[in-house]
Amino acid sequence: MFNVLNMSSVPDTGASGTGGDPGDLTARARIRDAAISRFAADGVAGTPVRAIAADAGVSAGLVIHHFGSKDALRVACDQHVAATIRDRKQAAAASGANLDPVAAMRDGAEGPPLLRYLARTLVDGSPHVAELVDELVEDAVGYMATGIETGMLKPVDDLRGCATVLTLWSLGSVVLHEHVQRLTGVDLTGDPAATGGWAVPASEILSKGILAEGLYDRLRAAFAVEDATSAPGGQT
Amino acid sequence: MFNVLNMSSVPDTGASGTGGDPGDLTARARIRDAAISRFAADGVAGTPVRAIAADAGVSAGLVIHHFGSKDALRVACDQHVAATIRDRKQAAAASGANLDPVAAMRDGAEGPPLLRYLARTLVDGSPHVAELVDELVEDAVGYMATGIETGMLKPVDDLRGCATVLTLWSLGSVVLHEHVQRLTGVDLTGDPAATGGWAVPASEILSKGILAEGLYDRLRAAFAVEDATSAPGGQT
DNA sequence: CAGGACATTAAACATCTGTACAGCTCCCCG
DNA sequence: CGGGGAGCTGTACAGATGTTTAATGTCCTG
Repeated sequence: MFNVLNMSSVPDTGASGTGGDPGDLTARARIRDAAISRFAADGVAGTPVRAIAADAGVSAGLVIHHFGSKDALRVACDQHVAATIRDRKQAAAASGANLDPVAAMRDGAEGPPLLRYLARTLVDGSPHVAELVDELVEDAVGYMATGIETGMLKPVDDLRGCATVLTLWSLGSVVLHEHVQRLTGVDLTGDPAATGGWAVPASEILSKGILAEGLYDRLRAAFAVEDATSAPGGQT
Repeated sequence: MFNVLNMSSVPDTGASGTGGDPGDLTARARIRDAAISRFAADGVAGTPVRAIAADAGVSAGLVIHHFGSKDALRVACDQHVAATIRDRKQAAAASGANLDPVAAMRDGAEGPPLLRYLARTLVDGSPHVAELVDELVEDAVGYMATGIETGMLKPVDDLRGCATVLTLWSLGSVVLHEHVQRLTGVDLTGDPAATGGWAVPASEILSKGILAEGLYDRLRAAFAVEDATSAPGGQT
């Protein structure tokens, strides 16, 4: 998220809700984690229950036994990922002046690939993840307000609008992490310390701005009139 | 794409390669278009061949007869979508000073939902679409260079880096169009004239910038040192 | 009109997929 | 000790799915 705001390294709070060695987990937890990994990599529709079971080292029947159905398993994954991300967010917020929630949810070395799961699910659609996105936007509104008071951010006309745009740009970058990596060599789901190739140009845009002065005013005026007929072609 | 650059409405050039009434199409073309729609909506793995066949008003066997396999059909869709978008890009570039390629590929009233297909495929991964993304970045580099000469854009330190970031932000927004719509009511895959709720805050950010002066320089300096150990937490 | 190439279909097939079931093992509680 | 319940497995099954095949129709060509 308007990530570039965060200038301090993330303390990698160990594992709040998900941690622990992979071997000593409950079978139920192993299944859940395996499902998250598979769903993240291949999508829900592209993942057979048997593959998840094999990854978790259990039988297919046990997956159903514990979760009732594949779809219920998916919901459980949604909820677990959302809850874990909320935990990390909160931990990061409590532990210091970390303004970048996305940085806090980066996948640790162990544990399931939360960010990649989130990226997939953002496209596949899920009520729980949609709710999480709404919260992230809400957080961004708060962070931006604080940042403006502090002087770290410039004041804006449309606080919620800007927070929404920045949040979705940030999440969108994660969703397209494959292309980010191909084009810049940076893995946005990995080590934050190695994201300079992406963070530096992003912050260049976000600090100086790139549009000439006046373009914004013209665009705003054009859309304010609100007669849609020959309104200006938008952004994307 | 740094869409906001485009200040002129898109002339909606009719159909370059895809047009025509839905009824008078070859069965092969109908199958392809039905597949694009289905793939865009439900993903490749989530779409049975029989569903595509039903949409196209043909038998499942004919789908295979024409394309060989479901996977080959997917490749054909990739190529067709990429080719059509290239056509529209070129037409838009030729027809006037349109700086926003994404605006040119918005889904027309008729024809398959190209943008939604692109959004899905950007996540599912496809060599052809990846190539297309590379081209879009390359285009953005050119457009930005022109814009800077013209004075429409401010000069930047890292031209290619900024072009990449802007292109992926823009594509990412389209990929997350569902969330954009839920949060702002704007459909980025639809009518460009009705995207004000998104375009205005986006252009506010892109014109004025939101980060306080100095943050960019500090971030750049921190990453320039390149000793990764305690580098600043990145953006997202 | 003969004949062949192509479009198209319905049915058949083998496989995969989600799920239900019956039974096994093992541990805890009385 | 013994009984019951939970974790877990292998098997069974019904339906879906990708693909094949043989047959039918259709159109163009010679």
